[in-house]
Amino acid sequence: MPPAPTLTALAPMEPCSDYDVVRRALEHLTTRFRDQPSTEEVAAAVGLSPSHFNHVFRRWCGLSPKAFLQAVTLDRARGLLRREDANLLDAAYELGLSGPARLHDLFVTHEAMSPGAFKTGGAGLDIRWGVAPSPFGLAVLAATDRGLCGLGFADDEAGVPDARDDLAGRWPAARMIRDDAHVAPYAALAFDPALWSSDRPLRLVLIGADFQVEVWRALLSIPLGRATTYGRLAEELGRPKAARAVGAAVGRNPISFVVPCHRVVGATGALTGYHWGLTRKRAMLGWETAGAGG
DNA sequence: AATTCGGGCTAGG
DNA sequence: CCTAGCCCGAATT
Repeated sequence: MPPAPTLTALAPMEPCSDYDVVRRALEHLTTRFRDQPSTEEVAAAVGLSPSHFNHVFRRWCGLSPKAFLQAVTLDRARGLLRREDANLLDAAYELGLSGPARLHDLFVTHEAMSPGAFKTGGAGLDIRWGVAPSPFGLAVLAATDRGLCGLGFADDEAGVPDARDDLAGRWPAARMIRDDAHVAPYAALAFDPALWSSDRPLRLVLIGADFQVEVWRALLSIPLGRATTYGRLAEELGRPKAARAVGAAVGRNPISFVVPCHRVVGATGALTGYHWGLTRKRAMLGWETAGAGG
């Protein structure tokens, strides 16, 4: 029996501590965006010198804070909502795997849970869960023997129980087993899409009602660095009037980030909401657009 | 621009 | 049944 992994082992890793700075900066900017705070003011607000703040930020997403802000400060994501994306579902399969905006999602395999297992709330199902650092705070991951079935977030260690309960509540009858080592490889793949390949697929298990799984599968076809709206998704699913229902289903996405629910915004470009916090959605969209060179 | 309002659809209790 | 939800568009300040 190996010793239980501890969170202190994660502390020295960069992504989490960087995200803490980024998160506080984004929160400050969001509440004060009307004042157009300068980079210096934001640095002061998070308790760092301007140059240190700049350095941490660049390490986090490769972009200066100022450039990053233009993308997400005002909670408008219009730049990601290109007209030619109007029918992403078709476009995704036509484009295949080539092109600058690589459709990494097609490397992900997914399968719906059998109806029986879903109806019983996961009775008889063993789910291993654990914590790993990520660019967006502490990631809380859950996996069955078929693949990754849950991914949530916590700002710090104190938030881990809530995130765990949030995931566990989706399969109330399943047995939850703490196993950080077991989920570590999933975390490594999930947050480094460059590693995704057909040789090493990231296996996903989507557990939900039919309509929800349909919506989550559709999310997988939204390319990195792009976005769509709840209404567009509804149309693609052949239910043009179901935008709100789509929103509800998107909000229940159990494998956040990997199933990119953060790439869905309101029809006006407003970010609307996010189950794991709007700040985190801002961070993800900015991080991705920066990485996509766009 | 920024709010308000009613219509709309689905999952879950 | 009922209610709530990561909505949307038009109408109204």
